[in-house]
Amino acid sequence: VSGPLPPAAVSRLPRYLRFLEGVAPSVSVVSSEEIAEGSGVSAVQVRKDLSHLGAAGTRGVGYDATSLAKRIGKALGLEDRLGVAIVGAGNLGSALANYQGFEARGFRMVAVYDVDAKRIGPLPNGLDVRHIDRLAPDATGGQISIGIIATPSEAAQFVASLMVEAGIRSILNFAPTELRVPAGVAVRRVDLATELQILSYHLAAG
Amino acid sequence: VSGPLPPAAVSRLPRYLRFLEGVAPSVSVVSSEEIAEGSGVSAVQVRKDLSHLGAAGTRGVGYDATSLAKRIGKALGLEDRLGVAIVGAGNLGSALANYQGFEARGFRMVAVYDVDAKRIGPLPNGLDVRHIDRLAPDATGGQISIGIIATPSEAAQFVASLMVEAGIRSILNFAPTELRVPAGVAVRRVDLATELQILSYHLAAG
DNA sequence: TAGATTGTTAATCGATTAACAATC
DNA sequence: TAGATTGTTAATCGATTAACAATC
Repeated sequence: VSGPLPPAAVSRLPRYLRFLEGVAPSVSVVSSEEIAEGSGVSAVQVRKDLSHLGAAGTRGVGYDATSLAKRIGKALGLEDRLGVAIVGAGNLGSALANYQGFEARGFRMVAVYDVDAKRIGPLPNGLDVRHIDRLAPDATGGQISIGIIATPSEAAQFVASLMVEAGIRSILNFAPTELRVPAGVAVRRVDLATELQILSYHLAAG
Repeated sequence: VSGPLPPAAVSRLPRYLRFLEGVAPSVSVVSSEEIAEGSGVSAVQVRKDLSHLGAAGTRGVGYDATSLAKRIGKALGLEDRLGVAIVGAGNLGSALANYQGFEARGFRMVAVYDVDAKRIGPLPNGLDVRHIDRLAPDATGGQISIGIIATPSEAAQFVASLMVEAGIRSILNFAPTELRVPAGVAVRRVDLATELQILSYHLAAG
């Protein structure tokens, strides 16, 4: 009974998953109320979202934490440890490369890519910085599923096109730029200054 | 006629603003169609969002880029160059401290704060890393409007409470943690691994 | 059986889109 | 006046919440 999930549900599933991974295996059964509490969402919302995965709980009891986590992971396609490449080895790119959370939450970091020869070589954590020319060969056979753009704005569109060319179909863009990509390529954008501007509004408007 | 803006409109205004700042002053008048094109939103959506600011365009002509940018900036409360503090001088915190975009888009970086004495001192770009104990004194008189949490997850709640204590009422949280804050404090969260997991779903579901 | 909690169906709410009137 | 484009009102759509039936 699991058709396509509503976008809003998809964006909340990772939060539930994170909560579940935090409690299991010390706790075996959790209620929607507890999941809600732990992820800042209402309990009804949690149940509604989880119901899209097909019945996953036991009435009168709750959800088995471990099997629910597996189920969410499966729905999100996290079983395969998708390969992730970062383009741009500047401050942000390096910080992302050092971030433990990607590996911890189901991804496989492939390498960082840059145009600048001076930046090429291994990072302190062992991850390689390689020349951008190696992106396409490294991506063959679907070895890179997700590309992260951490370059200056001016380079973002060029890098995006390179990624698409290399067969990458999901892009996370940290440059504050509208990317043009063909249909079928998913782009998400994290715009840091925009986040501050939204907070600014809340201060101004009360 | 400008009551409170719908949240969805608030989150799009920064994108319009960025586009406008990119074209003005070389272009003086833009249509909703052009703004839409430049910010990846439909033209009707643009007009609807802008109408919340009160009539800002000229029928048959379009919007004056400069005055519209001012108007959006005013609505978002960007006129005052709000002070921003980063807590956590690790990889991510340092990358954020070096990021040009915050100053470029209307904010004033105050300093970075950390518990670790070894990290204290000026960064390459001139911004200070100070001991966390200095956060509260530095924040007096509203000198710090927005706090950015770039610490490990374990420290996030502690830092958030410290910020609230210091009178900071807007928090941008990069730690994948649910923060407990009193009513009246706005929290936005940027969860990097969650972004990848959402992209993963798109790959899995097609 | 009684208590607890899920999962579904219906109601409400808000956001997006469509249609069109206003006006430069 | 005719063409262009805004801004508003109404219609549609989707997401959230409420109510409740199902069932452990």
